Order: sequence, then C-alpha cells, then structure tokens
Amino acid sequence: MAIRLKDIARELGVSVITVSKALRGNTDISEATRQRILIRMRELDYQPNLTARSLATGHSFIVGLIVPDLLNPFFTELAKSLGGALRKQSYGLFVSSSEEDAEIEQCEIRMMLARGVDALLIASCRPNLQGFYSIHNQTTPFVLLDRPFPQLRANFVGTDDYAGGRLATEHLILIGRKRQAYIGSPDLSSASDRYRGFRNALRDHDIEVRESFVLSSPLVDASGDNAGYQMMQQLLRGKSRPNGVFCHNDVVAIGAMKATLDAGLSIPEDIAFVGFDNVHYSRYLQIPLTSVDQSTAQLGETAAQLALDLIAKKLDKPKNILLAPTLVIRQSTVGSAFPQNISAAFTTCRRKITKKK
Amino acid sequence: MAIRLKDIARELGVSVITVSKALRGNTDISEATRQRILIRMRELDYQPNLTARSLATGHSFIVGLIVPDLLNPFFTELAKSLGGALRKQSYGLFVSSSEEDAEIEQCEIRMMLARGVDALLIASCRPNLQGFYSIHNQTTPFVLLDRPFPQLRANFVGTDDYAGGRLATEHLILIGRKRQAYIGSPDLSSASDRYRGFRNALRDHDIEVRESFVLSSPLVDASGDNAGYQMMQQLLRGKSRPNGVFCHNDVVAIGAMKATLDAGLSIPEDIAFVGFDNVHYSRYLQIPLTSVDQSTAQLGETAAQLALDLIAKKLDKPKNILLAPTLVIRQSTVGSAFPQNISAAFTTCRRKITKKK
DNA sequence: TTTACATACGTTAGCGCTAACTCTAACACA
DNA sequence: TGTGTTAGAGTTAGCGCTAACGTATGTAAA
Repeated sequence: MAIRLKDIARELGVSVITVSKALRGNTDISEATRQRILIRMRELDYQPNLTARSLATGHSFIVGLIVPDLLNPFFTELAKSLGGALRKQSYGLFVSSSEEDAEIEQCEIRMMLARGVDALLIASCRPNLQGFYSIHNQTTPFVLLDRPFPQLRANFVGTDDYAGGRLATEHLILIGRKRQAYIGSPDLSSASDRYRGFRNALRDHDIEVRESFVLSSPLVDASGDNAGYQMMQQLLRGKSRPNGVFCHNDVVAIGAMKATLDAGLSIPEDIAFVGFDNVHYSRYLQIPLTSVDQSTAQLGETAAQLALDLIAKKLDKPKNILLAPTLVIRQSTVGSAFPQNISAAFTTCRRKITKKK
Repeated sequence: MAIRLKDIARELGVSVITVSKALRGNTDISEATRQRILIRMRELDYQPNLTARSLATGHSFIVGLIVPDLLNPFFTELAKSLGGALRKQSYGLFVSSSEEDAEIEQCEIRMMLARGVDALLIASCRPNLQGFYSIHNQTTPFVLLDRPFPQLRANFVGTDDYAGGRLATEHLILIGRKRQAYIGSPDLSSASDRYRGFRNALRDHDIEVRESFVLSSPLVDASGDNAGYQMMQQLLRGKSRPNGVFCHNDVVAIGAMKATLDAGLSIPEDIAFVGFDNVHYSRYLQIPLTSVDQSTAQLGETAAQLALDLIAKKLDKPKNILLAPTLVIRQSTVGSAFPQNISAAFTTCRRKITKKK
C-alpha cells in the first residue's frame, strides 16, 4: 500500500494535519518541523492521494477534453498543445473521444462530470443543441471548442470559420477556378460558417454557386477520408465537374484527392483542392495540400488559458474567442512550380478578407 | 451542486445506505423500495460521485496510458482501440503523453498512480530500465506496450519486432536491393529487435551490413519526420548511397522519403523504402509507403484485455504477448505498376519468416 | 498586571461513498 | 414457548485528505 500522511505523522510524532500543512506549504508551522517532514517525505517518495484530496477540496486539477475523433490529427494536435499548456499549471488533461457519436458524447460528458473535472472542453459532434447534455445547468465550467453552438451563450474558442471559408474560396478564384465545389458537412456549425464564407466569396465575384456542387456527409471527422472519397466520386459522376474544391477539412480533402487521382485526373491542373486545418501531414501527401491554417497550437493554449480562468472564476460572462486563420499554399492549388510571388499576393488578399466580416 | 445519495435518501425517507444499495443492485432490499429509489434517481438524473466511490472502494475504473507522442498516429490508433475496448467494460482511459522525455514520463507515471488508476499501460520512451520509475514496487498493475524492457519481468504486449524487421528486409532483398540502410533508434528496445531482424535477414542472404548505413536518432516518435529527414540527408551525403532503406517507423520514413525526393531522386527506382506501423495515412503519401503492419487495433484490444485481467487478479505471473506482423506492400518499394502476383509471393515469404524466430 | 496578539501546533468534522456489521420484525419449525 | 431464519432495513466506521476552528505558549504593548 502507498504511504499516507498518517504514516509519516505517526513516525515523526506529529499530527496528520501538521504533515498536511508542511506538504502544502502552509505558513502556520515552524521551519524546523517543515523541514523534518519534507525530508522524510522525500525519503519515502511520498505522493499524496489525489482522489482523497479531490474529494476533500472539491478540486480535482483535471480538465476534461472530448473530441469527435482521435485519428483526425487536428484534434490530436489540439490535445497536445492543450495538455502541454495545462501541465505547466499542474493540471492534468483527461482526453476522450466521442467517436463522432452523439450518445457516446453524452456518456463521456457525464463520465467527466462524475469524475469531477474542474472544467470541460468539448468539440461537440452534434449539429445543434438538440439533445446536448445540459452541462449549462451544471456548475462545472465548460468551453466549446472548434464548433460553436450559436444558440448557446457559452464560452467558445475556435477559428473564424467564415473568414477561413472566404480565404480558401478567394484563393481558388484567384487561380482562375470558377466551377467551385464545397464538400463537407453543412450540419456542423463550424462547417456552416465555412460554407457561408464559400458562398459569399463566390457571390462577391459574381460566380454562380451550383447546388449540385455542394455535398455533405455526416462523418467528416471519424472517417473523413472515406467520406471525402465518396463525395468526390459523386462530384465526378456529374455531367459537368468542378475545377476547384474546397473541403471541410484536410482529412476529407485527402480522400477527395485520392478519388480524383484514381479517376485519372490531375491535381491541380484538372481540379484544385483546398483543405482546412493544415494538419501536419498535409505537406507529405501525394499532392501536398493547400490548407487553411487554424494555428492549432495557439488554439489549444488559448483554450487552456480560458479553462484556467474559468476555474479561477475570473470571468463573469461567457467569452467568445475567434482566431484569425491563414492560408498555407501548396501544390494542390498551384502545382509543383510554386512561384514565391503568388504567396505574397495571397497574404495581401487575406488581410482584406478577414476585415470584411 | 450535484445531487447526492443523501439528498435522495432524505427525500424518500430512507437511509443513505439503502439508496446506495439500490444504485448498485444489492439484493438485500425490497423490490418496491428499489424501484421507488431508481425512479427518483432517473428523474433527478443522478450521477454518483466517482471520486468518492473510488476513495471508498479503492477502485477507480480508470486505466492510464502513457505514450511517447500523441502526434504519431500509431499511438493514437492504439489509444483509440484501447479506449473503445475499455469503454465496453465501463472503464475509462486516461491518456497522457511523455513528449518523448524521460522526466515527463516519470511525472506522468507518478501522476497516474496518485490519481489511483487501476492499471497503467506504458509505451516507455526510455532506452532501458535505468531510472525507470519503480512501478514494479507499486501495487498498481502495469503493462509495457510496444517497447519491452528485456531485463524486466513485466507484462508486455507488442509486436514481434524481430519478425517485422526480417519481413521488411527480406522484402527489400526480394526486389533486388542489396545496399540496404536502417534508420531508427537502436537504443529503443523495440528498435533493437527490428534492427536485429534487419541484420540477420541480410546475413542470411550473405549481404554485407555497412555500418555507415545504420543511423539513429533519439527522437523517432515526437518529431520522427524531422529525424528521418536529417538521417536520410546524412545517408545521401555519403560516397555510396543505399538503394533500400528500412525505417524504424512510418513517421521516420515520411521524413526520409521527403529528403530523398528533395534531393531529386526517385522512389523506388533509386531508393526503396519500408516503414513500420502501417499508419493510416501511409497510403495517402506522396509515394504510398510499404510498411510492416502491427495490427494496431488488435494490439489495443489485447492490451485492454490484459489490463482487465490484471485488475481482476486473474494472472499469477507476467504475461508476454507478441503479435505477428504482416507486410503491406505499396509504391515505395514496387512502384506504381504494382502487379498483384508479387503480393501473393510476399505473403508466402512472410509465413516462412515469422516461423523462423 | 492585563490585554492583545502572533506562533506553532492539534482537534473536530466532513467531502460522498461503501464494507461490514447490527438491528428489527415477521415468520417457520420443533 | 423458545429458537432459528430471513428479508429489509439501518448503524458505524472509514477511505485519505483538508477547512475551519481550538488551544497552549510566548512576546509585546497598554
């Protein structure tokens, strides 16, 4: 059995509470006693029972994170930066996946709350609030990540999806693609904003949005590559096919590009692709992918900070944090001969767009 | 505040323990009382405080998992299958990353133990037992994943790395590559077995192992792509360069292939590559990667089962489980015109090899 | 001297739950 | 009638820790 405060107390002939005070750096204790206790603790490699402490203090030093899928590198990158930021403040991170299933999500939320996390971060797989577990009735503070619920007055950290959608679409316009498609999941709130950016950008350039060029699938995260593959196949079956495709995320884009190459077409000559998330591996793909970058690391750090502020009760009203996306241009839109001056042009273009919203 | 047993007890005019019994399906309670309590619980959406339960029972229903890096898809895939298998038995999974840093690993192990996990699964980033936190002195059962410590009599679940190494190397031999290199991390126990497989396969075919073709880097997981890039660059700087490279894992292979393509060489014409892990995205790479498959999903399920058995104290002595690897052949070794009959040949070849050990 | 007050420790109670035992009433059996 | 038995409750104690308050001692100001 592990060593307890009681054991140390008995051994040194002091009371349990004195040992506890020494452990926590409480001041009403003499320096001599403290040293005596701390030294013995170190010798015994004492480790406080955090379950007991949590029960006694009502404070677990754990933050929960629920994501739709752990295979999607975007969420892993997010989890990593979150975990790192929290560790620095001696908080632990409890990661869990909803497998893009609303029921599992529900379970996981309950589980996290039952385990007494100090704050809960959720990238919900739900398209809307319908059936969303009533965490807003709970006392545990929570933060929505990546996907906002516009109807819900809650803390949110994410990317300006609308701006990202515009960024991607304007880029496709700039390289001369007028037959643009969007494949994703207009159900998800994040997706609907990206889609809105897409529509508005096209409208502003007097380009028609063909309804047959807008496809969606429920599983854009858990098996986004398959979803992307299938949606792209459907697009290719149509009479006229697009020459530019904006994909809800990189994983979908990967599948979509595969379908395109399998059909014997060239990227970007026949069809150009833009993804979203700028996942680490996007640069290593068969055709390196142009993608909207969400600065995932910063997203994680921001969310961690917000969670800590909520725990410390520093905030009175819900905070809505939107980070500005940027575009990372690669071969999937500009081909292998990628001239540097195009990059500069896009940076300028981007500034204009983000202001617009 | 959340509802407690006490609240329900008071409301229904029974004692706390009666409510607790109803909750846990204890038999010494009348059916009428049970129903009355359960109904009220459901109405109130009661959720037991698992921290308190854990403290009282000494059983947390949490399994801890520590991996070197969460960005490496191998570990994420492992975590996913593990989590799924555990959830079915109503166990939670607490994932944590050591960032391939022995000190952080140490901290995380202590943290997990302090939080009272029922079992601990570790894919250690340490090259050897030196300084490994003395979990073997703890009462909490633990399982080593993926990387065994041969010196330590402990539970282990992993792949037959030696067989995997042979598999990869024999394949490279079969496609006529005699100047083979190995890049990885001979320090890691898993790597040393892969390397041994590599050496022995070459020796068995009377092919010389050039020492200058064996490179290693400490960071094969956390930033394996960079490590792979750099090691490959070093290989390419040499007077004679290899025409086949066996990489410790897929992430390293990704970096190494990038370096090769950046140098203007062709894959597999100039240099063929074999990775390890058969990560999901390997098929989508610029050059789809031939890789040794560890059947990660099965690995996770096996580890979950072993953990549960350990918790249930079903085992008396440490168990050592080795899964047989298979080879998945893609363009990085056989080019784009991949004839199906080669595949059949390799399957046969594999059988022979795995038996050999 | 008295009052005030800080120092250094201890006591009590309780976080929410459960294990293990105890109690009570009703009933059966010899 | 007494003894056991059993169902259906409740009591007690404790998991390991901490918050909040108590208490003994010494020191300084009124």
